[in-house]
Amino acid sequence: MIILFYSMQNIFKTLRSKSYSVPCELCSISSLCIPRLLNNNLGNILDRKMPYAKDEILVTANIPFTKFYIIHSGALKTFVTTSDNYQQINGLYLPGDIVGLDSISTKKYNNNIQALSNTLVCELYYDELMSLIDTQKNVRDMIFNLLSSDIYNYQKLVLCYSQKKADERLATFIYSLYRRYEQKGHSSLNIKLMMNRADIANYLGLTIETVSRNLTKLQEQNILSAKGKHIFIKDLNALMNLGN
Amino acid sequence: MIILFYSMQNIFKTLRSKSYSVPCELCSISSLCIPRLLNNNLGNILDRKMPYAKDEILVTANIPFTKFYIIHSGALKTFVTTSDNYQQINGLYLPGDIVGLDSISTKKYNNNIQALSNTLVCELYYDELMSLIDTQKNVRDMIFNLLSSDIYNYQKLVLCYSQKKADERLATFIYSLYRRYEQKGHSSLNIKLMMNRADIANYLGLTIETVSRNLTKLQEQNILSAKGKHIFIKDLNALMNLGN
DNA sequence: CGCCCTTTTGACTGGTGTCAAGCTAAGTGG
DNA sequence: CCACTTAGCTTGACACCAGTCAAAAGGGCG
Repeated sequence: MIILFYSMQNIFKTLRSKSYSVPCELCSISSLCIPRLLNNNLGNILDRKMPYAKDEILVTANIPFTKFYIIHSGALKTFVTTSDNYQQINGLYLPGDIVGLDSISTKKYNNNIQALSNTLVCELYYDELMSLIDTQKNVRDMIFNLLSSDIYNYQKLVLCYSQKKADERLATFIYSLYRRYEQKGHSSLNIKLMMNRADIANYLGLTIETVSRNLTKLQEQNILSAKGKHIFIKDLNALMNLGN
Repeated sequence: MIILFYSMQNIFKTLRSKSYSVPCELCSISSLCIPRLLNNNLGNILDRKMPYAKDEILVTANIPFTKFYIIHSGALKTFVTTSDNYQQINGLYLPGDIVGLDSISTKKYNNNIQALSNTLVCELYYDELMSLIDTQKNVRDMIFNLLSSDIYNYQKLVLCYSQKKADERLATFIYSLYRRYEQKGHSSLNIKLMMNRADIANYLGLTIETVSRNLTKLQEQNILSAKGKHIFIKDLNALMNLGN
């Protein structure tokens, strides 16, 4: 609790200096923002733009499921912890993404949710959202699409893992980041990684060393250049083809 | 389980030669059957129990999405084909399972769907199901649960792939088959694999040889015995622990 | 019984993990 | 402003697991 309080203070301080009260009209995810799509219908359903500090835990696994988290800015990761206290990441989320869809069936959070950086999230209560579905057909369709496309994305992720080698996984990962930013209207060959090498390696089922070695390899092949968390894609086609 | 399967095969044989009118009361998946749950509401929405022969293609990828496939008996696999004509399986489905949830968002079938054995499926049209959702709250909740649990299952599959070694993947796979049959009311340590080694290997991201070697290894460890497509689990706890 | 397809087993190679050391960059305190 | 500290990242040497190629064994079906 003390720790939580401390980090809350931190984020308020950080955000204040950068004036965090961004109006939704200026929100980076603009037309893709689920809260905005719901805006006309929701009233008090949505607690908008809750701030979380880097590394802050939003949710610990197995607590009762009450609401989704929709990222306004920053990034989240979801992970499970195995019996031997090993942490396994199974999801990385960017602005515009919704977290918690898997919890509808289990009625509890299946994963821990943690902030990768200082992050603003909109919190959307499940029960109240459901009550909207009966009256608003567009809301219903939107939720179905979100669920279905999540399944589709996981199918693609499974393919990535089950067959691809380390360099192909890394290429797939970086290209998918590019595409996700592009879909949100940020089409740039410069990509800022929100997570460190350890998180990337963990997510891709590799080791830190292998990620590092293959990043070097991609640079030698003139496909991209990497400086810390900054990636510049030099050859988008080559990157795409490598990832298949 | 073997006995049950045998009788199912027998029934199927007789049905193929004569008619397919198996009463739902004899259906193996009984209370978990989605069509039955919808029975009171659906009328002509459901084409019940369409027969498909082993290896028959139900759906080729990219055709427009119209309906879900719910397995009555037998088994299906879904797969994509890469540019170099390589076939990658991304789903294996058993009686009671529903196939096609990922297509809601894309409005087309993302995968090919093929019968692993002679299979009876109930076909459920999406559009007409949707019209039920507005009036039937239990139907709505059921579909949400199906979608959500599919996401949850894929999350677990991703974990399996991203970190586990060959023997652990195989253990996870066999244990998950056991659990899936158990959830459908067939709690038996005897498991009949519907697919060949090549399909298992493909699905697990391994080679046939590695699957075979590790099956031998599991037998040497007295965890199970395997004869062709018949698996007998000798030590369920050991199997579960190995898969984590 | 014999053919063919599937599965198993063996020998070898290569990619990735492991362990260890060195490097870089950012933050801290003097 | 600079030396120090520390965490994160990179590079190297080696071992091991899984892929590849090859051959033998098993199983189903005419």
